[in-house]
Amino acid sequence: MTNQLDSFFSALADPTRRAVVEQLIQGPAAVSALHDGHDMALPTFLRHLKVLEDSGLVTSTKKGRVRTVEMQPEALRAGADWFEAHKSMWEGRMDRLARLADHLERTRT
Amino acid sequence: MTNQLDSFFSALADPTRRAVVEQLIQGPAAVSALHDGHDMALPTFLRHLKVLEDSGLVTSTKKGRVRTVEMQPEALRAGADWFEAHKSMWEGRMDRLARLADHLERTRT
DNA sequence: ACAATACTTAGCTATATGACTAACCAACTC
DNA sequence: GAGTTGGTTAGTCATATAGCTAAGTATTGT
Repeated sequence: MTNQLDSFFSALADPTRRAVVEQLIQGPAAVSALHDGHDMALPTFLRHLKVLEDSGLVTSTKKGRVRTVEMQPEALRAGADWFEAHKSMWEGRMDRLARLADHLERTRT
Repeated sequence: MTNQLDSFFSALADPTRRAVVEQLIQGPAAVSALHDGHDMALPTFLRHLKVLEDSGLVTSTKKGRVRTVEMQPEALRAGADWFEAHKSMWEGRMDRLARLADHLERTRT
């Protein structure tokens, strides 16, 4: 029952982590580059990165002493798909209601 | 900085709450009807509903002793929009990279 | 009026989350 | 090889979250 969507949504439920995702859309970046501009201690920031990585939204590799973090765009797709699925369910229902209203209107005599 | 998206995403970061959203897409329902099939104490379940309501995803009204809960579809839209915005940023970047690659290819002589 | 129904409130517990400091290791740079 | 840079580990703390039981309130049904 506990879906992978859990970790996905909770990864995005934090402004710092959403900001990181937005930065990474511009392209991969080193940990310290990502950290710049976020007013928090590095270890704290690193835990945010770990949450993102555990959720599958990003991956990272270390070369020398520099760790580079990269977006995993397919992961974003998974979330977008969830919304699409539910939005369309909703819209389907709206259509049915509209048809019903229309029917009632026409048979109102 | 702390966006309304925080409460929105964290509301969806729980399987029970996503299930409730999915049920509610079929139409409004009473608290006890929603509770059926969720193996947890009612007070616990009520707190999930409160989280959903605080996030703006659902609204509820009480008539007599029955509280009826209803989806707020515009809220789902807000989330879908976030994904769309970021997906398209990503795709924009891919396009630019593709054009760059193309350019490099053509000027390779 | 009494009982049953449909929540609601209060209070507890355990675990998770987000923040910090301090100390550490590994790899460049001079 | 000594210092600096880039990241990591360990440990603490405060608050939030998700669950429970027990008891309460307010309608509705008989």
